Amino acid sequence: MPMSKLKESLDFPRPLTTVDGVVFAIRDDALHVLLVQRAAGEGEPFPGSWALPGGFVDTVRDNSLEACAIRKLKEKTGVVSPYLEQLGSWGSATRDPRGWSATHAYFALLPAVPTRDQHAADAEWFAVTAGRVKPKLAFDHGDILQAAIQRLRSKVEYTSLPAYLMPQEFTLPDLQRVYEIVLDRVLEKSAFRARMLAADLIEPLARMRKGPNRPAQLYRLKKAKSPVYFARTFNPPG
Amino acid sequence: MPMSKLKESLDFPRPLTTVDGVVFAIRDDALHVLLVQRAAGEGEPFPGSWALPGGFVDTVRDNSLEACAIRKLKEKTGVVSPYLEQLGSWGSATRDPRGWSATHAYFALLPAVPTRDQHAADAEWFAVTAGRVKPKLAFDHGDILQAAIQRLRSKVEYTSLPAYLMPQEFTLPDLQRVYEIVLDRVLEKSAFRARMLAADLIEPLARMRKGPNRPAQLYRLKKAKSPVYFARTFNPPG
DNA sequence: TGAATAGTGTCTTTCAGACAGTATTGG
DNA sequence: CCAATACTGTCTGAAAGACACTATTCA
Repeated sequence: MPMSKLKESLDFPRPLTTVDGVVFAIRDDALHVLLVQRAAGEGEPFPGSWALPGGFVDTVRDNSLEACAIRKLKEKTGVVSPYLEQLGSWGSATRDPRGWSATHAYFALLPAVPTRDQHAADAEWFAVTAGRVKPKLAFDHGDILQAAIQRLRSKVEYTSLPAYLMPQEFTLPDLQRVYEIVLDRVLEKSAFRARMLAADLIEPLARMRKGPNRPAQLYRLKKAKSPVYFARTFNPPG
Repeated sequence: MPMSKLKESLDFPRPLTTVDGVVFAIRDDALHVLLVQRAAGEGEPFPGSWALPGGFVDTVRDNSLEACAIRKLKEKTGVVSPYLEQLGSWGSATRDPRGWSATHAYFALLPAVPTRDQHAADAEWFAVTAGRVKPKLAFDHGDILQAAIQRLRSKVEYTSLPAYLMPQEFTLPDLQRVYEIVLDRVLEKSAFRARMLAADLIEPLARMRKGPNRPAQLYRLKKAKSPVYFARTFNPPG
């Protein structure tokens, strides 16, 4: 058997390659993340544990990592085009009992959905409280979720990312509430409004949201807006 | 042959798994990146092209992706513990002619080194001018380099990352110069100094840097400092 | 003394924080 | 009218920009 340098490289045992998604949405006034329960089949790692939705890259069906992430998301949630961003990759000899494995983690934001669910039967939304989720997750998915929450929090300080968590029509108090939910602290109303309106991110609709009190202006996202970066963070608590 | 769900998953054809590094340093008053020239062996993709240093994950020697990145860096540059951060991953069916491949890209900052080189013979420093490097790179390494430059620029706006590009001892004008090189625009001296001194990032030494004019205070990084995040960016040019 | 670079001070601008005050609905 | 929430205005403070000014060296 010839051992050219090339042959050697390609003969390396190859790590398992997977993609996982951290899908966030606001439900019932709290940040939630979508998890799936692992099958209990023979030889399955972490049977019955909750895990991030994901799976093996399929070199036939998936043309790229992102395509794979989109496919997995669609299979698990039925959602087509949410905000999707790469979070990072986690790879080691020990993270999967089946062998050396590397996962590519993506991070998705879904608009708030009405209480009727649109996710698959084996998937469930879990509230993120105090930066954690109740069940212990399979693999190193707890670490990945931690990183995703941190990234979300950090970006919310200085970007318009929460806009992707909003339904099509929303009011400025709604949007502020979502910022506050993610950051877990209250923000100043007037500064918040000034920043959002200056960002050229949203546009008012002709209609108002009626309620038991003064109606609020409805807005929607401007078309095809990628996230806006602000020059300052909201003043951190310290 | 039994085809349990598990068996099916593990029987997926596995993508090639590699790690690549984007190594930055300041040399001759300009941002440089370290590239290696690809071998010209038979069947080698992109023979003779310049590429980012990297290679296949070795499931025996490498316990994790980061360990692999550190090993590759050491092999190519001889450097042990620079600033290392994951940049992202790139994977697709077409990026490597040898098959479906995914690379995990890391991003490293080296302190400015004296002109005598410490890199391997087949590696060379290339100046980054106008956000580009002269040679056309192998694979999608041009894209990866672009992303790395963008990440570096973006972070330099609001973090103390350039501190990792400095030699052990440096003056505030030196540090400002490095910020200016990376951002490719001049900064205000007094605002820059105020920000850096307020960041509790550096400490003065007893000595001064002598020159043909007024001596400058020498500083060094405080011990074990992870990067500092500022609450504002430097005011962007627009 | 003058050139050159290091470093400080001062005024202005910008924008967030605080918070009071006004507006508009339903009951 | 009152409660409740939407929205605006005004003052203050922190930090950056602009830029002039002083400080310290060598030639």
